[in-house]
Amino acid sequence: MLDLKAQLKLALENIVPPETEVVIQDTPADKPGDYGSPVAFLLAKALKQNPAQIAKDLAAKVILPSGVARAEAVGPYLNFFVDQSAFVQNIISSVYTPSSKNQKVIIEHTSVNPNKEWHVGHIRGALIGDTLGRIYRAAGYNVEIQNYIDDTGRQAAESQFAIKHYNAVWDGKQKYDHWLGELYVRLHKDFDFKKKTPEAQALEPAIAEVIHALERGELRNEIETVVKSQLETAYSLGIEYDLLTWESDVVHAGLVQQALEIFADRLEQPTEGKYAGTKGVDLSSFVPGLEEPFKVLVRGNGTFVYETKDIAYHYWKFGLFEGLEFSNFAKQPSGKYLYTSAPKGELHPDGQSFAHANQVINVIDSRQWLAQIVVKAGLSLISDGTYAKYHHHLANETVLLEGETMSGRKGITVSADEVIAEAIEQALEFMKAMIPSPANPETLAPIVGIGALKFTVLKTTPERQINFRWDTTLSREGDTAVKIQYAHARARKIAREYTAKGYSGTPDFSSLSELELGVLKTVAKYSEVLTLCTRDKSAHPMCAYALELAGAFNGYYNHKDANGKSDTSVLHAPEGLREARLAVVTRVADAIKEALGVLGIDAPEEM
RNA sequence: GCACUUGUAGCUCAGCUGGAUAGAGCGUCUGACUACGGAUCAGAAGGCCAGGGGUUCGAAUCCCUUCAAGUGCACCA
Repeated sequence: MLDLKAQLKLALENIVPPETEVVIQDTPADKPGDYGSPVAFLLAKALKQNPAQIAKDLAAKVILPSGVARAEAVGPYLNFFVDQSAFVQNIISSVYTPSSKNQKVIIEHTSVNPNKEWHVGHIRGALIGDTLGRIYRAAGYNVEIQNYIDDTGRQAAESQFAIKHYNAVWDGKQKYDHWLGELYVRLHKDFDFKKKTPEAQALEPAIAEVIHALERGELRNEIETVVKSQLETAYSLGIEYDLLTWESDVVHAGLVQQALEIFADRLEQPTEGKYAGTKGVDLSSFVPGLEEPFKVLVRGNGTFVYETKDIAYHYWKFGLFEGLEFSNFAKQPSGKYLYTSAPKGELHPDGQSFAHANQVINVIDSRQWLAQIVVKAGLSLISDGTYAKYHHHLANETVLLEGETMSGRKGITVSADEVIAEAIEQALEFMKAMIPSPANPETLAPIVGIGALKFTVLKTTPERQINFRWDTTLSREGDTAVKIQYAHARARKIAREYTAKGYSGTPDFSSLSELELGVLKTVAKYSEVLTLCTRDKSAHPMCAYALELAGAFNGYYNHKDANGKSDTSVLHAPEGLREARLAVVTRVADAIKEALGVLGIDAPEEM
């Protein structure tokens, strides 16, 4: 019954010409019926008939699925009326359980260079990726979350070089990634690498040596220290991973060589011009009008550019070959283990199995767009090109800081840890101002504060650039997680009171009204919203839905009759109606908790 | 220059595989039972959906075009 609209769609498809696209939508609030379809418009032309007449004919002809009382033409629309009592009981007694999709989705997110602390921009990508993982799991997919560690890159090298250059020693007090980030900023303040000043150029040989050391894996412990420190930030947001994949492992395990064996002969090898001696791909079929459509993958000296490693990594993600070995990296706060690729590990640590994706989603900010096109081009070279179809770059836009572009190099950022601490602190102050002595502020403040932060970041579509502002991003007013958490707590309170008063009785669902039906219709939308989220690969429809649920419940809770008297009280209702309303309220609370859960936001029982 | 993303109420945003009168929050203005929790709710005001053209029975949604903002176009990562 949770998919009543799908059943209505099928019922109509049975009586209209094949290939007619049947749409079932919610009827506007002031129109008769619960669900409706504009399908008559589509048929009007072919049948050369008035759509209103067609709608009437369809209403007479359609075989209604159980739970639907009748069909009626409303002008050119064909509207359906649910059997209220059956609908209510069905929603109350059913829980959404997804069918297994037998599909493995690998979501890569975070992938922050291991040389500094996270800033607010990183929070966005990580939250989008984490939430998308929850959404796909909720929808019945097998999900693997990977965090790529670019441990052989320029940024990692510069920070490690800065430690030596300044003879810096970590005192163990400051969070390690912050300490390292400060050295990185200091290095760039002292030397202008972009302008290639003589002083900066003089450091290049030493930095190159660090890069080589990183490539040989000699600084693995140092990088692990940064990664562990960064993971603390993720954990404080409730974000966990399944696997860390290290770039140096991708290289050492021979993944690039294996990839080359598969696609080398499909690469172009210019024999003249500036690219003579290199190998690469022509991007013109992916991005028309590029000034320079040729992309080098193998340099003239035989070494690989970054994107080549990424292509190899993606061949591996899709299970084209094995090669990476793994080990157990850490126990995460939830108790779930985090694994890592490792130079000397095993193929299946603790029986775990990685890669072999059916679908790959990379949550990487939009500035990496071209690099992701190169990966897609690499995937299109092999097999019949279908792998490229299952590679999705979820290009989230960047986060501005009070309207300004952030820069990790220049230190124009706000650290994620600072934002998280502030979100919790503000929630605590707010709570104390409202309730003189709140019950358990220390546990509640993170739930409310981080919930507000997460919701604010997630409710906007990923492709829109957002602006971080201290005064609005942590807000708990209006369309925020707090309203949703509050609605949930309020509903739970009613159930607790019911028990405390020692009530009992048999629910009489026939005594319920349109009001309860309306609330439960919102509950019934859950699976539809989940599908929308996976289709669009975005969490923001779930945010809107959670708000809609809270709004539906709060509206119901506060509803008044024509005389201005509350007419939806549970506890003051006569036995029978009382139990039926309690069942509705409990079902709504469950739905709110479920929706928030998919967003990674806790729903406290009381607040 | 070329490409990608964005442009909807005073502000921040939904709605975009075309469908019924374009929806929320903030802000402004009115209100709400002698509160099953007022961190709530009901109502009012506020829109040539950036501009122009096209397709369609029907366009915020699709196509073309102009304008504005952001981003990207290395044998860097």
